[in-house]
Formats: sequence, C-alpha cells, structure tokens
Amino acid sequence: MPIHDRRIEERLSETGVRYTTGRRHVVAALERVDGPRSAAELHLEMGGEVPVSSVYRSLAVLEEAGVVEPHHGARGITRYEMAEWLAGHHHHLVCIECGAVEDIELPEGLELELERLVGQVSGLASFSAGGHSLEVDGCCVRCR
Amino acid sequence: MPIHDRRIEERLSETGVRYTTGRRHVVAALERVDGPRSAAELHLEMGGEVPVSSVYRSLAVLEEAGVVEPHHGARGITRYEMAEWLAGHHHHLVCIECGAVEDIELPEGLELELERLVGQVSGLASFSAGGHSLEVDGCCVRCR
DNA sequence: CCTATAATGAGAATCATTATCAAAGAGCCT
DNA sequence: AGGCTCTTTGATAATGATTCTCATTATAGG
Repeated sequence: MPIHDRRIEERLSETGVRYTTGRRHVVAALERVDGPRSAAELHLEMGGEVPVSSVYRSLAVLEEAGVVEPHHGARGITRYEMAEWLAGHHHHLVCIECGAVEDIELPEGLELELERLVGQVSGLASFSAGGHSLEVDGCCVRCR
Repeated sequence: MPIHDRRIEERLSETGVRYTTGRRHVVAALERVDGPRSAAELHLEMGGEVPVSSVYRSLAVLEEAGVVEPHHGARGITRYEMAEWLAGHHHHLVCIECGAVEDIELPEGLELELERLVGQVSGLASFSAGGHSLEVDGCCVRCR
C-alpha cells in the first residue's frame, strides 16, 4: 500500500532482513499519520493487532536499515518518523507549551545557506558531520 | 564556588524555594563539566554522595526555576545543562556512535547568520520563535 | 515436503524516572 | 534555647518505556 514499498523492500534486503507483514504494518501506520509516533502510539494506531514488543523490534530493525528515524522528545519518549530519503529533509518547530512537534521544510535558498553553515561549524571542531537538524523553539498557533 | 551563585540564589528565591547544599552540589557539578549530563552521570560526578532520587528532584526544581535546561538525547535519557542566561548560547555536536554531546559556540558571524535564518524560518510558519538550537550529528574524534 | 534460519508473541527483566513517607533541616516567634 | 511549621531529604517502592528471553511459528531454498 505505501508508495515507498519498493524502495523499502530493496533497502531491507540489502540489510539482509525480510520485509514481513508486521514490519509493513508499522511502515503503513507511520505513513498514515503526519508526525513522529512512539511505539505505544503506533501499537494503538494499528488497533492493538501487533504486540508492543514486536512494534519495538520492527522499529529497531527499520531504524537499523535507515527506513525510519528516531526523534527524542520530552519525558523520555522516543518517537519515530519515516527517514529523510523517504519523507524529505525537514526541520522541527517545537512548541514549548504543549510539546507538539511540527515538521517544516525550508525553501531551497535557506536550506543551502544552512548547509553551508553546518559545514563551517563542524570544521571548527574536529568533527565529521553527518546530518543536521535545526530545532526552533517557540509557541504554536494553538497555544498562543 | 560557582561564579553564578549570586544570580542563581536570587532566581531561586523568586521561585520561592531554597538554594540548599544539595542543589548547590548539582549546580557545581554541572558547571564543572562541559556538556549536558544525565541525573545518573551527575550522581557519579559528585562521587555518589548525593542520592539519585535527590539529584532528580534538584534537577526538577532547578529546571522549574529556569536555572538548568533539559536536553533529550538518545535512548530515553534526559541530560541537563546550565540555562543559556548562565552558560551562554551554544549549539551541540552529537556523536552518533557513542552519543556524547559536545557544546560548541559559533563565532559571531555565523551565529548572526543563523539567527537571521531562524527568523525567516519561523516567519514561514505561524510560529513565534523563542530560541533555537542547531544540532549537528556526526562522529566525534574518539569514535573515528 | 523438509530443513535451516529468521521472525513473532507473551511475558519477564531492565533502566530511567517519579511518587511516597518518615525523618532531618531551616526559618521564625517567643 | 525551645517549640512550631513548612521545606527538603533519603531510602525505597512504584511506574512506564524499552529490551531481552525463549518457545513457537513463518519463510526461503533445496
């Protein structure tokens, strides 16, 4: 069902694991919703069909294969979302009131500027940069 | 001992809580190290003197008063660091291997560029930006 | 169809964090 | 100093998220 199935299947087989129905369900649930979700939330989203422990395992496998990415939020909860190469590169607006996380994509000009900046920053420290993520804290429309 | 003691004391009394020795120890430990630390790490840093549950409580009180700031990292661990008004504005280099977090301060030119960028970004969404934090993921010297 | 291997389910175990409650400490009034 | 009240602490139990275990089931390849 998910549009990306083909590519995900490929990626998983490269990692040497199967794209089983359980894992497909997790991916489908993640594509159905519009933001990062925790294992427990996904378990509910799937109607409790897939046991929690399996959800965790699927997420671990999918993360290992680079299909999903973890997003660490308040209260020690880890939420996952589809990886950037599937969902597109984006940044986060975090509401300091309600904790909601909103995805935002930068217009190309700004994104390029940011990338150049990240390059310079990691040059300053002896650090080989992989990815970057700009987190803007503020107050969302609902909480204003 | 910490340079900021006076200001912290003031801030805490405004919040209506005492600046006790336990809390002073936590602050001292946080000023002694050079990056975000978890409750457990601080407990060790203080030689196991202060019990873990007290460290958690102190951190909660200090966060409430705006003296320290939480930083949510990998695997459900929350690390704290001194608030920006005490430690200065900075960004984080996160090692994807060992999870270590290193503080980095941008040279003024870059920081100004970044601020301008953040302004434009929050303008795109209807979001009133408060702070921002650039997180660069990569591999630290030790893990290379 | 058989066999070897990978994946799953259910529950126990672990780790970070929070809550509880009795005891110790600080501020205050006399 | 003594007594009173309110805050803080320490030790420990409880909670919640995540990981592990292991017996069972599914899958791919012959």
